[in-house]
Amino acid sequence: MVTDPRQRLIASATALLADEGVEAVTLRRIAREAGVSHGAPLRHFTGRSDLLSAVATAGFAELRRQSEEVPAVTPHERLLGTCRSYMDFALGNPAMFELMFRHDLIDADSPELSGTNSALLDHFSRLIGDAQAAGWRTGADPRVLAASLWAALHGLAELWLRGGLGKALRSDEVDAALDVTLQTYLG
Amino acid sequence: MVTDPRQRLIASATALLADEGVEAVTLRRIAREAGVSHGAPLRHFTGRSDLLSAVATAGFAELRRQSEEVPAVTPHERLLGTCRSYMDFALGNPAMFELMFRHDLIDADSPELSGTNSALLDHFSRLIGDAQAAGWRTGADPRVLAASLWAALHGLAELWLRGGLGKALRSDEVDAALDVTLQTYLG
DNA sequence: TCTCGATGTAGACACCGTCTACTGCCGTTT
DNA sequence: AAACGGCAGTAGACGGTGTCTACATCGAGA
Repeated sequence: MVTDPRQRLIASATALLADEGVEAVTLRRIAREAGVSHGAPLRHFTGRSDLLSAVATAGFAELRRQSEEVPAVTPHERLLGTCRSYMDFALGNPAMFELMFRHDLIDADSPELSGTNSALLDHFSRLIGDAQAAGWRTGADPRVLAASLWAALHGLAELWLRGGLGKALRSDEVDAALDVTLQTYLG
Repeated sequence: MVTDPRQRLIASATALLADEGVEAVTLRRIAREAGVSHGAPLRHFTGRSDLLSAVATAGFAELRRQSEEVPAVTPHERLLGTCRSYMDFALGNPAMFELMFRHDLIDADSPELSGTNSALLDHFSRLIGDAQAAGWRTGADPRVLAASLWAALHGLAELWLRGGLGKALRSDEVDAALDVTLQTYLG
């Protein structure tokens, strides 16, 4: 049982997020869910975006964790596995994924969150650098290539989860689209 | 001078959107901007999402218009130009672009909007089909390939406009990332 | 025992979207 | 000319929201 009130509020918010989506995660709903009065959360967070930032930070940590337990032998395999794990995370935690990139809801410049996106980019850059050292796509700037590849994955997730491809493409066609993307980048 | 009240409200909303972003486009602000009472918009739209859907519809029409005036000779050139025009639109109209894919704000299933995303995908599919007929990347399902390519562009725009790459990448590195994406897909 | 900080409460305020009752006004019909 | 009906707009209310402030409680350290 969690006793730290800050942690308790984050847990309530996370549960609410997964159950009912981003819209439902209001300060007052979180408070109600946690069994406290509507003003209590402001004793522990400076505002809504501060609380949601804490939730999103946990999301980024989990994304990172999942991407690091990908089994792989070659650098190329590790890069491919990380790409797939990124999509798996997005499709498996749609509300959390949405929150993590809704900079109108979180405070992306906060000390806890300011580094996460750069860290993600750096993570991809390192994997790409390793794959390049093994002979793949040498010559390209790994940082720029990482941004391009990450964006391709991110766009597919975003377009699938949000309106974009929802009605226009069947579910298995989206899997196929991911395969095409990975094939295009990773040969 | 526009007299149709519906058109007047859409114009006010569009101006507000460009000036102050998605957050500012509330029914009451739109009404104030248009010089009417706070309840007036509901005489012409069933709700906020209905009005914003009309704004987004105009956005999709403008995106389509801009993509069609791309000068090109070969199918390959036309495809490349359309990709660049998509990014130009996103970076040139960030608030509108955001609104167009915020399905929590618009009613993506409305009669006016339900077809736009499919139409966009079809547009890309057709361009890709033409390029394939000219020998490029034959064999791949044009529909799936279109989704993959569109998503790559979309993700780059989204990641750049929203939090993602904002602090992690310089502006010219984003241009470079677009070049890498186009290079990767279009050779 | 007293004090003080951490925690929580309750009410207020200004927004928001939406609903409803009411008011003009203008063209058409009778 | 008079009556009508629908279109456009108004004004107030309701419940919801984030945030602020004044107040209460309670436990650990001086």
